[in-house]
Amino acid sequence: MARLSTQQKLGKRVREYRLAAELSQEELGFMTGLDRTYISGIERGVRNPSVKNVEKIAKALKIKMKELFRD
Amino acid sequence: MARLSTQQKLGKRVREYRLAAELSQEELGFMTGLDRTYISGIERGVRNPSVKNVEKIAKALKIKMKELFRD
DNA sequence: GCTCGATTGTGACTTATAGTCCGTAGTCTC
DNA sequence: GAGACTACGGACTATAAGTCACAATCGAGC
Repeated sequence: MARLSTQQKLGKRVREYRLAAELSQEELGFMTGLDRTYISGIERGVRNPSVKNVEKIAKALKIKMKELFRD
Repeated sequence: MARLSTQQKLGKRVREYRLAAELSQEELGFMTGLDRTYISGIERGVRNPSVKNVEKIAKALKIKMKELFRD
């Protein structure tokens, strides 16, 4: 299958860390101040979030930004 | 002085790598398809770029995304 | 000192898209 | 079949993307 885009890889990472933290999309949405459907879009790789919003997610998941961008 | 924001740290990293590659903002702008003044805004930390645009910059600078987000 | 060329900073602005808010439908598990 | 969760769509608002004109800065050379 085709190589994953950066957005798709980011989405996978977010989902991995969110599930590891045992959070629902709605809970993560509440913690970050972002909409639940938006979190869903990021995880599916169809959204192109800004750095600030990626940062909010990283903070909520208690990880560093770079963790969300590793290969 | 106050702690740097994530945007400001990102800007510093971009500038560091750009200068290391001996590129002007205009040259980097051309390579990424982004406007010179937009690159300037990112480096100064006043822009909040999307993941896609950060990716363009990383590619032009021949580095990984996570390099731009390390501490 | 001054000029010039190259580079970068900055405010203002329009257009594109990020992000929200409402809903419906589908998949689980109990 | 009720409850929790998620995918997805449409319509709307907030903000990033992208461009421009001009000011400012910095060296090199005169």
